[in-house]
Amino acid sequence: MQRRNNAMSKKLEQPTQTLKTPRGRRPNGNGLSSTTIMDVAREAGVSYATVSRVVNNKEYVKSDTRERVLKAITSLGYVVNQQARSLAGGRSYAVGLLVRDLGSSYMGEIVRGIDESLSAAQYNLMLYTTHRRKIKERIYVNNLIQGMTDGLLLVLPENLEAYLETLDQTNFPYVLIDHQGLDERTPVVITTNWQGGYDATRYLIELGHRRIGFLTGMMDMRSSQDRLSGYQAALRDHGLPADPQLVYEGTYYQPEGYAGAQSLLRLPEPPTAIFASNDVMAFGVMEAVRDAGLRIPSDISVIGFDDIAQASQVAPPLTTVAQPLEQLGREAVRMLLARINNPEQPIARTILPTTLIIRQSCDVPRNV
Amino acid sequence: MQRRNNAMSKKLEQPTQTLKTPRGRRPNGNGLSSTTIMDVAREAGVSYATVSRVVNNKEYVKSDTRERVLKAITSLGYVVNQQARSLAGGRSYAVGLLVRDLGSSYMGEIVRGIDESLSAAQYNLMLYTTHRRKIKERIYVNNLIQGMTDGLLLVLPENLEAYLETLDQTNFPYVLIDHQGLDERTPVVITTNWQGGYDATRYLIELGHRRIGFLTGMMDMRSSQDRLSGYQAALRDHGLPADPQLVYEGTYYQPEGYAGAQSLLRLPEPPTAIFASNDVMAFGVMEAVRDAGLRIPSDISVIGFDDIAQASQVAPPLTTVAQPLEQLGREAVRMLLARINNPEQPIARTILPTTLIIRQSCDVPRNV
DNA sequence: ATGAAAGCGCTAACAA
DNA sequence: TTGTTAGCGCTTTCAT
Repeated sequence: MQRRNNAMSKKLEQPTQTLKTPRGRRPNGNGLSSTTIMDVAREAGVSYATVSRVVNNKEYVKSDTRERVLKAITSLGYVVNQQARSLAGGRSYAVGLLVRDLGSSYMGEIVRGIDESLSAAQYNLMLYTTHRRKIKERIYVNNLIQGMTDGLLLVLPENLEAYLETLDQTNFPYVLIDHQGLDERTPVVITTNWQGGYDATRYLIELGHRRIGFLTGMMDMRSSQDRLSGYQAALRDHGLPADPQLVYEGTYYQPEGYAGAQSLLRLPEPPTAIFASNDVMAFGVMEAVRDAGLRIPSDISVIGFDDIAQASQVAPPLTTVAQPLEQLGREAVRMLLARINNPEQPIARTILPTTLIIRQSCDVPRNV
Repeated sequence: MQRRNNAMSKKLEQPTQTLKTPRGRRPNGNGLSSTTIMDVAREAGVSYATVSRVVNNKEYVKSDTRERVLKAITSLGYVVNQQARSLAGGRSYAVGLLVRDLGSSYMGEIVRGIDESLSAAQYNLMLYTTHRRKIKERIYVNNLIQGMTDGLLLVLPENLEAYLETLDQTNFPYVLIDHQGLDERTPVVITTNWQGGYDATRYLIELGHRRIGFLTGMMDMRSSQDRLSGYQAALRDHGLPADPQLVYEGTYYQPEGYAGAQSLLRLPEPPTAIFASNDVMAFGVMEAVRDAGLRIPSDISVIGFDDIAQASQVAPPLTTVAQPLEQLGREAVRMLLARINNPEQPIARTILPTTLIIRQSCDVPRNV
């Protein structure tokens, strides 16, 4: 090791009072000149490395030293400076969350799961909303992995191809939520969409329905395709024909539920039940049915998908396939933190079960 | 000026190859060893202070130097490290956003306004959701002002008393959204709730209604009180009695719209119109009215407040008082950034106008 | 107009 | 088990 300048000289040269504005640091903008690890060290009578050890729960600290440091921390109201910590090579204790939009209960519930788990782990959340502008996804992702966050959560990403490779190459931790990923090696948390579609359809068939209308979601989403396949499989398994006229292509928004139902009801041989690929469209269906002068469930049965909070509040309460949305968020965080804490962690795919929730919007068909 | 150690010696002593793991820094976790200001400086043949000047758009940089640096930045794909910047006394370029929940269109629209403005200003957003647990508000606020963010946005805070003083004392920039604040010196962005309540009521009166039911929001919120006052003032101004039986106390959730309407319709002398303090309750009202076998608007007129996206999508489309929610968010960001950029900025209160949106849920009363 | 250097608060390697 | 120190990448002052 070569000889370096003696750092001690710095301290010795220090005038008692700082006469000039110190270089670099501007005088903190807001008043609050926060307590640092140094203040704590002084208070506890230890070196500041020891304080760091205590703060980071490292081993090799005598328990009474730890005690003393902890006390100093409390009495001084010390809070670590995340930026410094992160700059020094530690964690940033923040994860990025990339979503399309926030106005729906669907997103609300997922985000609730995410931020509850995250705050339990003392992590911060950086939010990025793309508003469906695909370019933004890539820009955000590039910023995010630039040291700002320790990991990334992507809900229903639309432009994966543009950055998944970068993410994988740099081994940056991430988890997709409600998206199948590009292949089996992508870490994802998804639900049993096919089974949900199957279960709802079978339920209607078992009630006696023979003509069941189906409203799809956006068909470029794998989940939408799976729900449709589940519906078709249930029909097939019960020997019912798959009449393409009964399938209406929607995009998960309420007005399409209304329009879809209208279109199905105008069919020469209309369905006796309508299965909408999400609750929001089911609400549109309910309106259209009522506006057509029909009653739910006596004239027409309606079933949804998601089980958002509103589903139990409409009249009649909506029978639907519950997705464990909040759990989806919690599970994603669990997986992400596992990868952050251990980059060697093998990649997992978590599949959570959907559940048929029977309420009052379905009944046996009229003429049975 | 006292003589300091010659920093140049550092460089001269540097062995050609680093033989040991450098202290402090762990080898970056993920592969990506990002380009720094130093790399750019070397590439452009300037000192790294100059690069900093260029990046921060400071004056005193010859334009061809600037040119050269910019080119180096592009060719190297350099992105500033926010943590380092913030640690060195600059901005963190992040603002904190504290909300109750995210599942509603109300919040969705406000947040959209916020994050569009923020991303236009190259700011990041740290999200904190309280889920209505008041203790969390204070904890979050304390963390947030600890250097993590440059400012704070609070939507409908519930526990202001616990930290507003801290915020003011440290002169930390913040803006309240849709909340009146503790006094006139609190920076807020609000809407004309009283006027909105007045306008909607006057509209119904002018249609010929004499008995108008009113569903309040949570009465501990000033906005709810104002809407109610506006309603009462309109009645008074038009010589109508303020029958307390016609006022039902709700809490802004849909089931209370349903229950409230049921209760009003059961009155010996039921109203011919119902004014709900938000759209979500108005949807509940619409259901209850229909379930009572009445038609909208021929039997009963219904009017809401907020003008969330769904309001135009239900049948019949809901007449309502529009709040410029997205603009609320944009305006709050504008005010916040102004204060961040100039702490001397006088405190402003912004009041945005509500607008009556006439759709098809109101008509003249039956017996007129 | 540019460069030199201090130091923001912290983590982790190394020494003791 | 604890202390010492380098250095993370940057902003800003001072000197030139």
